[in-house]
Amino acid sequence: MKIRVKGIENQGASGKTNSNERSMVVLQSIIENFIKNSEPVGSRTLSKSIGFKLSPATIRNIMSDLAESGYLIQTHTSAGRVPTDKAYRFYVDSISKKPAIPEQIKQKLSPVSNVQGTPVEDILSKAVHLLAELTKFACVVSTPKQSVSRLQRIELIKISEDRILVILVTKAGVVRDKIIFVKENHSQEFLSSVTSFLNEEFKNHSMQEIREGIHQSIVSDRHRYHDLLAHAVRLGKKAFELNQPGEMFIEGQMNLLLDSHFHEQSSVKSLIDAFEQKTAIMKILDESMKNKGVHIHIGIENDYEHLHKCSLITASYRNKQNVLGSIGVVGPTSMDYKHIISTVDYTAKILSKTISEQSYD
Amino acid sequence: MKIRVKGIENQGASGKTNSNERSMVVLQSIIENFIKNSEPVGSRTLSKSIGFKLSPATIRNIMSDLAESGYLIQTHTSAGRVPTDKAYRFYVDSISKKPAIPEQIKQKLSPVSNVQGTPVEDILSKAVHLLAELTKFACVVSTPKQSVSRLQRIELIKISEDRILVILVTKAGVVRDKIIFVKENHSQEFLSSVTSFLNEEFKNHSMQEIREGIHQSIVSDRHRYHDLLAHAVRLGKKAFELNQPGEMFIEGQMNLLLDSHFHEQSSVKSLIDAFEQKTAIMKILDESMKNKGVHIHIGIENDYEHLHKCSLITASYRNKQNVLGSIGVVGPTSMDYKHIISTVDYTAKILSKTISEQSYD
DNA sequence: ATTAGCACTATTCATTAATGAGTGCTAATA
DNA sequence: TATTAGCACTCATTAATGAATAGTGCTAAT
Repeated sequence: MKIRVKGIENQGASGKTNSNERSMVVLQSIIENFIKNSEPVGSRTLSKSIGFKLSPATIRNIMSDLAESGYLIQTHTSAGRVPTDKAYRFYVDSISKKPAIPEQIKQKLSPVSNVQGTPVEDILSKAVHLLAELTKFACVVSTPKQSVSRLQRIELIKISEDRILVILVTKAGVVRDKIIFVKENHSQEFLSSVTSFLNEEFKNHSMQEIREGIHQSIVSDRHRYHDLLAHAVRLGKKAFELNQPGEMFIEGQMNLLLDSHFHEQSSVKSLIDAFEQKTAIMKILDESMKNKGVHIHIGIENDYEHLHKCSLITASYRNKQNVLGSIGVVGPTSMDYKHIISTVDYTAKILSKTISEQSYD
Repeated sequence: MKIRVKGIENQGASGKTNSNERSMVVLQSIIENFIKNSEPVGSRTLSKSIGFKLSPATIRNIMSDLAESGYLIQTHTSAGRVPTDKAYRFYVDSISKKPAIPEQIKQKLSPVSNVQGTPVEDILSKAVHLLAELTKFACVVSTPKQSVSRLQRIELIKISEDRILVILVTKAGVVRDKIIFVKENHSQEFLSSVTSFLNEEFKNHSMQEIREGIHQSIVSDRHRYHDLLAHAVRLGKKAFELNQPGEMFIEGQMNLLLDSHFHEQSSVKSLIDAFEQKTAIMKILDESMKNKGVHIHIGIENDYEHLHKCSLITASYRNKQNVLGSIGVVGPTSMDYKHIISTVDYTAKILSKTISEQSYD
C-alpha cells in the first residue's frame, strides 16, 4: 500500500513542506473557483486556472488526499470536488490581509454616515438595507441592547388619569417609549418632580444598574420618609422594567432565494424558519458583541440546525462607551468570504463612527 | 354562424337569464376550483364538482363562451381553463356576505388586542406578523401618517450645546423623535419655557396644521415682540419639519416564494423588486386610507407592472379621530379571496379597536 | 337546448441512447 | 521518487421516442 503525504495536516512531519504548500494552493484555488462558479471543480479546469504548471493527474492525486482529509467531497463518483465547511474554515483562517475596500462600496455606504439628527433605528435600518444591496444576501442588525446603555434622560408625561407615557433616552441616542398604568391620579407637576428626581439620581447609569438599584431600593433610606420619593421609586420601577426583548432588523431575505444554492425546497424552508424564529440569529448577534472584530460562523459550526447550510459574518458596532449591537450577513457557505468579510467590517466601522458622533456625550 | 347567448355580459338582453345565471355559477365554480387546486380546470371535473347536473359537453360550450368574453384562458389547446383577472374581479364583486370569522382566527389575532402600554409600532408589527402567519402570504402595514395625527405633546431635551432632542407624541400614541441642530446655546430652563409654549399653542392640532401655522407665522403678531417666542417659533419650525417619509412594515415575503404560483424565476424577481422599491405598495396603502372598508386590487389592475401577477387586499385602520394607516396582504391573483378579505377586514378592525383604546383622548 | 361520441391536440411521463465531464488506477517517464 | 499519460469506468445531463392522459371542438342524435 502506498502512503501519501497528506498535505496541510501533517505539516512539519517531514521536510517536504513543498508538497504541503502546494496542497494548500490547490485547495484555495478549488475554493475560489467554487465560490465563483458554484459548480464542482474538476482536475482539468483546475490545472488550467492554477498559477503554476501541474498536470490534471497530479492534481487528482492531491485532490484525492484533500478529500480523504475531509476538505473536499464529491456529489457523485464522476463529478468534480466541492469544498466542505472544514475547507471554508481553513480558507477564512488563511486570509491574512484584508483587501482594501473598493471606492464603489465606500460610496454606496456613505448615506449611513450622512445623517443629521436621525434616530439610531433609522441609521441601523439604512445600514442593513445597503449592506443587503451590496452583498446580495440577507442581512441583519440588532438594535442597541437596553441593559448596557446608559440613561441620558427620562420623561414622564401624563396621558390620562391612569396612564403615563414614559420616554427613555439613552446616551447611545435611542429613544424608547412605553405606557405605564397607575392607580393614583398624579398631577403633571408631581410627575415633573418625579422626573427631576429620577434624572438626577440615575443619569449616566446603565439600565441594568438602574433596575437593580431600584429593586434593591438603593434609592437609599435617607429618602424613604419622603412621600414623593416613595412614589418616584414606585413609578421608576415600572418605568425601567425591561419590556423589549431586543429587536432585529432583517433585509434582503429574498436575495437568498435567488441564490442558486438555496434552490432546493428543503433549504428554503429551513431558512424561512430560521428567519421566523429569529432567536437563533439573535443569539449569534449577541455572541458577536462579546469580542472585537469580524466573526465567522460557517455552516455546520452553527448550533441551530436550520442554519447548517449558511454562513454568518457578523461584526459589532459601538459608540465611544459601549458595544451596542451587531450587524451581519447570512448567506450560503460558498459565499465570497473575502468580499463579505471586508464589507461587513467596513459597514460596522462606519456605523460605529456615525453613532458615536450622534451619541449624547 | 350560430350566435350564442354570451351569459353574464348581455344580461337582460333577452328573458333568458337562466343561461346567464348558469354561466355565472359555472364561472364561480371554476374560480373556486382553481383557487383550491391551482390547476387548470376541465369540463369533466367541473361537471362533477358543480352543484346541479350538467354534462361536460354543455359545460364546454359555456366555457367556450366565457373564454370568448375574456373570463377564461387556456394555457394551451388541450388544457383546462384558468380564470383571468377579469374573472377574479367578477368573483370578488359577486361576494355578497362576508363569511363569519372562524374562532381559530380570532384566537390567533387576540394578542393584538392584548397589549398594555405597548408602542403603536409594536402593535402594528405584531398584527402584520400574525396576519402573515394566518394568510401565508406577504403582509404589509403602513405606520400612522404624521400629517393627519394630532399633537398630544412635544418635549425638547437639551443634548449638547448645539443639539436638541425633539420628541413628538401624537394622540394616536405614536412617539417620534429627532435631533435638531441649533446655533445658540439655549439653557434647559429656556427650552422648558419654549416647550410649555408650544404645547399650549399647538396641542390637539394636526401636524399639518402646525406646520402650516408656523410657516405662516400665525403664531400671531401679538407674540412677535417677545424674544422667547421668536425663538420658540424658530425651534418649532425645525421641530415640526416633516422628515419621515412614512414607513411600512413587511412580513412573510418568504411565504410568497413557497407559493407555487411564483415559482417561475421571472415573477420572483418582479416581486423582490416590488418589495425593494416599496413606493408602489406604499402608494396603494395610502390610497386605501381614503375610503372605508376593504380594498381589492387584482393583478393587472395595479398600476405598477411588477405587481401585475399579484392581488392586494387592503383595509385602513383608525383611532376615534382619524384614519391612521392601512394593513394589507400581497398574494397571487388566485388567492382565496373570501378568506383573505374577511381576515384582513377583521385584522384592521381589531387594530382600530386596540389603537383607539390606546389613543390619548 | 342538451348531450353523446369521436377526432384531434398538447402535455406529461418513462424509457432509451448518446454525450461528456470527471475520476481512479496503472504503467511509463524524467 | 514524483510526475504524467493513457485508458477504463461511472454517472449526470440531454435529446429523442413513444405511450398514456386530459382536455378540447365539432357534429349528429336526442
